Amino acid sequence: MNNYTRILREHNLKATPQRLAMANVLHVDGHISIESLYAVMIEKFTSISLATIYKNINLMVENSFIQEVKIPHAKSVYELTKDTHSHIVCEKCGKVNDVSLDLSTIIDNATKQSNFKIDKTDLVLSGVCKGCQ
Amino acid sequence: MNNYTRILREHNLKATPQRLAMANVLHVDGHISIESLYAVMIEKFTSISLATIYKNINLMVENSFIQEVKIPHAKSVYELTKDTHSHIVCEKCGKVNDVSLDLSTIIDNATKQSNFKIDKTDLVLSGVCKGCQ
DNA sequence: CACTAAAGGACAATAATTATCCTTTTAGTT
DNA sequence: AACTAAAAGGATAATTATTGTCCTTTAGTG
Repeated sequence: MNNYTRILREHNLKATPQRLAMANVLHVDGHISIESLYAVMIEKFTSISLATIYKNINLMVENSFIQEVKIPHAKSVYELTKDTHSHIVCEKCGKVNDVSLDLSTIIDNATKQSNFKIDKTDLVLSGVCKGCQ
Repeated sequence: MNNYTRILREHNLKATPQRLAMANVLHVDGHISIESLYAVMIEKFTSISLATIYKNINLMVENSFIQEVKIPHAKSVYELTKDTHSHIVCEKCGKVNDVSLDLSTIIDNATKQSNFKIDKTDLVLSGVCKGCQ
């Protein structure tokens, strides 16, 4: 049993060929939009339905196998769930990368300011990547 | 000429009654979704078209009079453009608040890590507000 | 291998957003 | 204040995005 079969099952998701392929695409691509994912998937599964993509994306998000990343002025992308991290997106080419940043002091600060009990951060930095400068 | 008339024109937007009302709603409410905005607007302009709301929102975003804030697991909200700031959203009641946080060291850190030229940050903290705890 | 719940595919239905077209209004300019 | 061009508003059609339905197939378990 390959790796993603096990991980899918740990998230209460049956390991269908379509889902395994989705997991692999997400693994290789890192961050992908619905439409791009569909474009890639239809290569392997010529008769896959867009509804299947949506249904799986939604189930996978509900079961925390993947996460949605909302990008300013662009469509959302999805990624395999990993340790907490932030994102940086290139305004020219659109590429999304992970960055590992310590936000603990920011959270402390925000807690004092707001009196919220904070349990999650979503940080997206925007700029121009090395290649596009 | 009232305040928002002037500010709208500074953003190359004609100051129509509908737009002035939108500006006031945004001012009073702080952060509002398209559907909520439409619900409020239709009280004052019983025959306003939803298309007008969309057209104005888009124009106002393009001309930097307002900004979109993407909220995890919820619809986007819009706010009048202000100095750079972050947001904190209550997972229970959905209320969105501004927080003023210094992200400069975070940006330095991310710059080193990514080699991006960073020019914008979008940070949304999630948690439970005082009232909902 | 047999059984049951779940998943896939085709496609209809909804929801969200944008485009079109024609009338009215704004913001200058006489 | 009237005149005009460009823009905006409203109605509604069209498009795009997403979800639901129904029936067939498959995964996973015993």
